[in-house]
Amino acid sequence: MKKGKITIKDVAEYASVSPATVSRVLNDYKWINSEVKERVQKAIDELHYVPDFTAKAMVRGRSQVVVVIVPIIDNHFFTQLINTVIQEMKKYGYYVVVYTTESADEECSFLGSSICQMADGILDATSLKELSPLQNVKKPMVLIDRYFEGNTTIDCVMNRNYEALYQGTEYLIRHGHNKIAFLVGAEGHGIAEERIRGFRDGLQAHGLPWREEYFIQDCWKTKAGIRYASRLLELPDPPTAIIAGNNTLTTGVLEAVRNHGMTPGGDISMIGFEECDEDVQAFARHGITSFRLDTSAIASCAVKLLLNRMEQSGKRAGARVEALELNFIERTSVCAPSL
Amino acid sequence: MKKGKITIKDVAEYASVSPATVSRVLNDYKWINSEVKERVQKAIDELHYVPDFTAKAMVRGRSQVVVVIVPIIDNHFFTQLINTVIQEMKKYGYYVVVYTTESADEECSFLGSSICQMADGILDATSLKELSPLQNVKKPMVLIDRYFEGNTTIDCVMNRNYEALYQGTEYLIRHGHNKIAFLVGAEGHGIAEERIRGFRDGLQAHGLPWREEYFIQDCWKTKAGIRYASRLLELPDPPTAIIAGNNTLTTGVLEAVRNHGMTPGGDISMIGFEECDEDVQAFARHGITSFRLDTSAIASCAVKLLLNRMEQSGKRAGARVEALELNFIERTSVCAPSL
DNA sequence: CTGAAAGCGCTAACAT
DNA sequence: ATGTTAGCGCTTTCAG
Repeated sequence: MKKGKITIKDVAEYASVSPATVSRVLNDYKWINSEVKERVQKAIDELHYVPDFTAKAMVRGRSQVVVVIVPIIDNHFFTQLINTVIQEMKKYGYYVVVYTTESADEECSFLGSSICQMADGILDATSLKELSPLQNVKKPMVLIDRYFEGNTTIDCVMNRNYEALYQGTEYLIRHGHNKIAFLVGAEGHGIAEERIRGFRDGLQAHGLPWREEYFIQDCWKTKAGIRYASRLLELPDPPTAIIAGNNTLTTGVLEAVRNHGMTPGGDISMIGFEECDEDVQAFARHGITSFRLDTSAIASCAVKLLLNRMEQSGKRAGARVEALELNFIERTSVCAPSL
Repeated sequence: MKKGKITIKDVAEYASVSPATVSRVLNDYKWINSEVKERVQKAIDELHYVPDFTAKAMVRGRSQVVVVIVPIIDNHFFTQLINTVIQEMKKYGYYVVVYTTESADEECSFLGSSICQMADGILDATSLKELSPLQNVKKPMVLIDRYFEGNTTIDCVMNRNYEALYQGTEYLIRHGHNKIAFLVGAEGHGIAEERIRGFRDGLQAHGLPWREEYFIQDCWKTKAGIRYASRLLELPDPPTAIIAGNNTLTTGVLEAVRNHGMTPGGDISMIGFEECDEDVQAFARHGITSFRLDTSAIASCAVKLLLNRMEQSGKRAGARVEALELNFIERTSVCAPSL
């Protein structure tokens, strides 16, 4: 064997055909003499020829690579998302570059990097608050689990957060609660706002007042959840039910409730969110009634949208926005308020 | 603006220089007229020029991309690993393709794919049992958390599993135990075997017999851990201490112990493994004495080794094997055996 | 059905 | 200090 790597030329020579023919075999072009085809295949195998990725990508203008961007957060929601994306994309012959962003600025510069330029598409659980930098991206792109008011240009997969909170609030009211607290984080890139809106409208629809002391918006951390839930429980006129705005806060509320010697569904009612498999197990054990996010479904849906976009790249049909149902899992953490 | 994408030629024209000069500015070559440099930079900015990834990679023979291969397992060890790798690699200007393998065969064919051919290096938490297919890979490669007997060719990062188990066994013996059980999985790609060896030698060094009924090797699942630990506890002559072979089994053993109305460090002693942040929190709460894997350290070390290999690619200096210390976290789950 | 040749966008000698 | 030129390895007309 010679020095350098084996190219299509070497294979061609070895099989006594032209490079063009080898290329045709490689991309199984239909009308090739089957005897020639075999000979070429043999050459490929014997020389252990592997087509050059860069050359192929350059000349075809497609790389079979997609980029997934996630914020650098320890929530398993994202890791599960990535897993599903990788496996789904694999089915269609795509490889996945994973990138974690630490800030909006960093994300912007990454979006303008040559790796994004070479990718065929981008899946973005963006950290940006503004839509405009995203609209400059020329690649097919799908936003994951993000809500932008009035977005009509970029494809998007998210959950019916508004509906879920509305429904959850109603559910509590139907069970006789009228002192309902809601704990939520900031920085949800639209999702916190949607959940708050659902809660507010749920109360309003049933004529319940908005009580400032029952609404806490700060951050998504479990520790904060414990602290704020404790504060709620120690109020002179405490709520009879608490809604936790995401999975980590649910864990926090649960912990606070137990620290106070109370039982969810006994002395107090609560509704939570479960976003990962771990949550499901933990919350089921404690009978927490909650909304389940189907992470795999979100990922699959995003992949589907992106593939679709990539096929008909160019056509600028308006943004498709998929809003997935949140599954309401009724367990035992909601009871009638104890008087 | 014209139709197609903007190339280095367009920039050159716009700035009235040659493409070569633009290229020099791009790769900040030292001896360029600063006035020209500015003009070129302005052209780049104004035209929103982004260098073509494929062309650059092709001509330079380097892509700034590395591949990370992990088995498709839900253990957070791997997700944490990937996170660290991405962030570390980012510092050095590398992007990361993540690939999850479902079988050894699939991994082999992936290793021979053109994406691996284009990557500058590979980080592999391999699913392979044999070393030989890996030895055929021509790219710089580092194996993660894998042990291959007699490997002298491929760089490798792993933990001192043998030493940990030896130490743990001794620790129990020093506390007066002589009926020590060990629960471990199969399919550890060398790591199960190393831990078993450490346990065996630990017993032997102190003249304790190997008792078949105290040794269970099946799988790594928590459920199996619960089942087998229960079986151990219900033995006519039960062990006074149990060592769990990894994090999920530790969870299982803990659960079984509690199901039997026992307390770790009270009625029974146990030692576990904590491999992720979640484990640390959960085990700390229950006072589980255990060995801590520093996932980030493993990842960083692997990245370091790989970068090193990539720099001096070509030089076939023998394999470097880094074996990281496992941190023994002494808590309260080990006491003297109750007689 | 197959071969010849042009060129994708860039870098790296080699000139100047 | 900058321009000219020759490819990198592949696909894809265009001829035959």
